[in-house]
Amino acid sequence: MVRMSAEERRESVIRAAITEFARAGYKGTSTEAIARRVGVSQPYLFRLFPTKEAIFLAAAHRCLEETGEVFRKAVEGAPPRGALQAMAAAYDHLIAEDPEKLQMQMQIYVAVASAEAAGDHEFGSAIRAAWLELWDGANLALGGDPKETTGFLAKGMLINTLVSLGFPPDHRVWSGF
Amino acid sequence: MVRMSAEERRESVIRAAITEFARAGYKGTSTEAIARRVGVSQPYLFRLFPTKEAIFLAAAHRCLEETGEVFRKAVEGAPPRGALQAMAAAYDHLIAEDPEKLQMQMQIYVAVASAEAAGDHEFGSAIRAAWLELWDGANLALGGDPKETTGFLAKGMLINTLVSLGFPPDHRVWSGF
DNA sequence: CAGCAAAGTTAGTGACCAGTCACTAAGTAA
DNA sequence: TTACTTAGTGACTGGTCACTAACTTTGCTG
Repeated sequence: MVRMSAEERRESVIRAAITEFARAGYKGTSTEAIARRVGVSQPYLFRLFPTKEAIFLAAAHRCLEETGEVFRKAVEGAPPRGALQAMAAAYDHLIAEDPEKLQMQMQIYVAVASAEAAGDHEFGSAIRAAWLELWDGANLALGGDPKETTGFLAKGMLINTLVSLGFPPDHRVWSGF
Repeated sequence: MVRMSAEERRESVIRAAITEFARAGYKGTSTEAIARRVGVSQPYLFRLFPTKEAIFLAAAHRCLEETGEVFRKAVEGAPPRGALQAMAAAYDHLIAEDPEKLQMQMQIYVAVASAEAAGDHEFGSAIRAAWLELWDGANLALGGDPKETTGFLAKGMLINTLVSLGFPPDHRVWSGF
């Protein structure tokens, strides 16, 4: 048995939670499954986080944060006026390299809708704020043209959809990219 | 108590299921909730459909079918070369008029991913086939240019996302459309 | 109106699941 | 060594849920 500090454990819980929630969604993931992946007992999760929802929120926040980081890194190493291409290439890279991140995004979006429908507006607010940072980041990198930002993010969302649906890379639905 | 033919009841179950599944997703929706909305006892659902999954599949299929119908109707009443604008306007119309349909779509996409991850490939196949019909329909209406089709569907998927996230209509994330 | 099929119900079951509780073990500072 | 903190566990609980079985009601038809 490996002992870690609570902070380190929380970190591994977030990683495990992203994997599990991306696969099966909020309702479809048991805290047992997350605990098994982390390698601790299920009750111990509730020492590290107050509720299952708090685990999901932490995982969601991390996922959006890391996606923003992907864009930022891409723009950093790109020629001037090459931001669009660089970000698009970086997102494309995720399809094969980190589809988990794309599927977690989808799970976040539907989780917000469900929470909102259930009368919980706190969760939605938090996620909207995180997503807005993504939007603003992209918008800034694209010279502040909302039309371009919309077009770019739209393609990203279609990519998320096609990945979720499981269309293979050589399928004709990918031919328009 | 209103008695209906099994076929009529199945129809009302599908309508109710779309509403409930759109709100809370596959795992988050109880058959109890669907039955309550239909106005029958919960066990009776299992006379009309073999499993909960079968109800979801029927609802999903109907949702995609109806979305295709929205596009078809829009193109029908549009001037030549005006297909793109007409379909875009028709989809825009759904944001305010039938957001349920957009949210159900999102639920379908993540449900496919979950089923696939759980080893069930039948469900994914069925949905991919239905979605492909949508893609082909749009592609045909847009003159067979995959780039244009991708651009159009991409914006649709971004709309789905923004609706799920609950951004109000006057928010700047909508400014690029 | 008898009888029958189809529409519908009530009662129940086994499985699962988020969260609690009382406890043990391993470190640490004096 | 003693007093204290922190990491972690096993056993349990109240509740939910998909699905089954056995029964009742209702409209139709010869």
